[in-house]
Formats: sequence, structure tokens, C-alpha cells
Amino acid sequence: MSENKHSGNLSPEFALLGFLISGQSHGYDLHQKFTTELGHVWHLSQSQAYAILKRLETRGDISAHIVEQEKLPARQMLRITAQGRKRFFEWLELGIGTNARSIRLEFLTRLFFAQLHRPESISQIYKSQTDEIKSSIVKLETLVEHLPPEQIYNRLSLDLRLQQLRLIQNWMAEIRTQFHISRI
Amino acid sequence: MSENKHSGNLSPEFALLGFLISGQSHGYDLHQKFTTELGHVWHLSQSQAYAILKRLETRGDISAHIVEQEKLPARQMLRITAQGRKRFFEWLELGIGTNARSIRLEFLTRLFFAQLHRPESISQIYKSQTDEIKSSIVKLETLVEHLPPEQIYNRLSLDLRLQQLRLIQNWMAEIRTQFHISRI
DNA sequence: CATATATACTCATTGGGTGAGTATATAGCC
DNA sequence: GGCTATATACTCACCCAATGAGTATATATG
Repeated sequence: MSENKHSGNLSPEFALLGFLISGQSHGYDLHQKFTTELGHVWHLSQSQAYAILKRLETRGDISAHIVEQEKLPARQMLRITAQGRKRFFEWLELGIGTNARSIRLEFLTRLFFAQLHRPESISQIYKSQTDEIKSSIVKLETLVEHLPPEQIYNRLSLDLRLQQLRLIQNWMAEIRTQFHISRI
Repeated sequence: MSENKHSGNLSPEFALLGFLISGQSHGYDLHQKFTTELGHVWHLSQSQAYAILKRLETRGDISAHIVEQEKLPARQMLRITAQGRKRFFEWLELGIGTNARSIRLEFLTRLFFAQLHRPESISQIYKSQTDEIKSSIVKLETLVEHLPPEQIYNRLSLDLRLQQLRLIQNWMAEIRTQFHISRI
């Protein structure tokens, strides 16, 4: 029913994985990259970044090995594993969110990494996102239609969500032209 | 910087408190009420409702006493305390969110309970919300202005957030006429 | 007579998120 | 020389959000 339901893939973890596709790195650097490149898309505190990386490691999506440094504290060098790579590209091409927030966050992140690692599948990714939006607009429209008229707060909420989705459609159309994404 | 920062007041806990203003009740019933009245504003699972109520109790915002029933399981009858009442009305008149999601969620919830418990302060609540939106639009606009042109994903993100805030302004203007809220 | 639905609540687990702390190095400033 | 700020690199303790499943009983419906 609602967007609070977290689908499990709305999280910066795939972004961290995405940065590791380009080569090994460590927590501090990944957080830096994240902040400068996607800092206004979503926020990730340093401690959160480390927590997510720890989780990715226990799951086997990345592997860590310590690199001593002469003066500064030791680094945990992180590499993406085959499994992590697999999960990342699955997310890149399959993962879709349906609410305004997750679209802004996830779609932009996906676009960013698709540009980097899979430019050839951008139009596919774009299409599945717009399709998802269209279908969730339809769902919402029928929901609103059948809503008892006395439920004014529920109606106001659904109305706004609908308008937000339509706004996102326009915003995405803009992106299509900006990125020269072909229609399929 | 970002909206992920949870301000601590984006939570259905005040809604539960709000239902208890009208009189004592118990977890099951509160969750029912919540779902039928605000179920499309935000989602609250049963177990979440119980978890929040537990927290409110340990904080001293509500008090519980067990009422045995002949056949069905015992109820935990819940009453709002003086402290809880105070916290609720503070939230009602002071709490404001600044991102699209929290506005939809929190503002509608506040409006709902203000209608019920404090109709005379609706225009004040409305005004502080619209003021907040206006100022966060200004903030975003200057942010976008000074954003280095190469940060295209950050720009797209901020652009969408700006457009969403403007959409919310229109949506709120609609609410003003619907609820006959006077300008102050 | 079986099954679904309503009543009423509990528990274990995962994940999101903050804020502060630890420790060292270097660069700039007065 | 001494002070402070900033950068590097990571850890820890804590709290809140959220799900999903489980427990147990009663009543209504086919």
C-alpha cells in the first residue's frame, strides 16, 4: 500500500558497490567520492558508509585486506567480488522504485553508474523506469477513483502523490533529451 | 544537507498520541484507527504501532494498565499523560518538515489533528508550513546557482526537489481554499 | 465442519542513521 | 616556536524504523 515499505534496495549500498567496479578502494575514499559525486542526490554519513561496507563484506559482495601505511592509520583495501559484481549489475538493470523519493535517489544513481559502466543499456533502464511510473500512476488513479469521499486526508495524500509522479514524468522527459536517450 | 537526516519528529508517534487525546484506547484499536483515517498518508504496520507505543510508555508520554477480558486476550489500556499531551501540542504547532515526503506525511497529519483538537490554530500551522517551504525553496535556489556545472547528477537532483517544492506550494494553496484557511 | 476473519499482542532480526571518539600528519598562521 | 585547522582513516555505542512471523482465542460464513 504505502511507500514506507522498504524494498531492501533503496540504499546507497549499490552506489558503494558501483564505485568499486572501477577498481579497489577503501572506506574513506569511497565516502569522499560518494559525497562529491552524489552528495546532493542523497546523503551518506561516514559512519553509515563504513557500516554498509561492513555489511557488504559479511555478505560476500566485497572482500577486504589490510594495507599497513608507514605513518597514517592502516587501510582496509576493498575489492568487489564476483558475487558483488553480479548483484550490482542486477540492481542496475532490474531495480526500480515507485515513489517520488526513491525515483529521484535510485534512478539518478542508476543513471550515473550506467553512464560509467553500461552506457549501452541506458535506454532500457530509462524505459523500465518510465514504464514503472506509468503503471503506478494508473494504480493510484483507480485508487483515488474508488476512495470513499469522506476520506479527505487520504485523498489529499494520494492527489499529491499523483501530481508528484506526473511531475517526475516531465522531469524524466527532460533527462531523455539531455542525455540523448533513444526511445525503444 | 540532505533529507535523510531524520529530525526525530518524522514518525507516526504523534499521530498515535493524537488519537489518545480523544480518550483512552489500546494498541489494536489505535492501529485500526490510524489505518482507516491516515492509511494512505503513511503506512504503519501493526508491530510498528506496538513498538512505538512501547517507546511512548517508557518515555512517560502514555501510561498503560491491563484490562482483563472474559474471553479475548487482555488489553493494555493506554492513556495519554500530561507530558504526552504537552509534547503532542508542541509538535502540532511547532513541528515542521522541509522535504516533499515529510510535508505530505507530517503536514497532513498535523492538519488532521488540528481540525480535531485545535481548529483555532490551523491558520498558524498552515502559515508556518508555507513559510518553511518558501525559505527552503530560496535555499535550494541559491544552492543550484552556485553548483559547479559539471555536477550534473547533483543538479538534476536539486532541480527535481525544487520543482517538487513548487508543486507542493500549489497543492497547499488548494488546501487553503478547501479548508477555508484565512491568511495571516 | 472447516475455513476465514477479527481480536489482541509479542518477538527476533535487519537495516538506517547519528554523533562522538581515536589517532596521526601536514599545512598555515601569528 | 607553538597554535589551530584540516585531512586521513576508521571504530563504537546507541536509537529508531520496519518487516514478518508467531501465539492464542472467538465468531461468522459457507
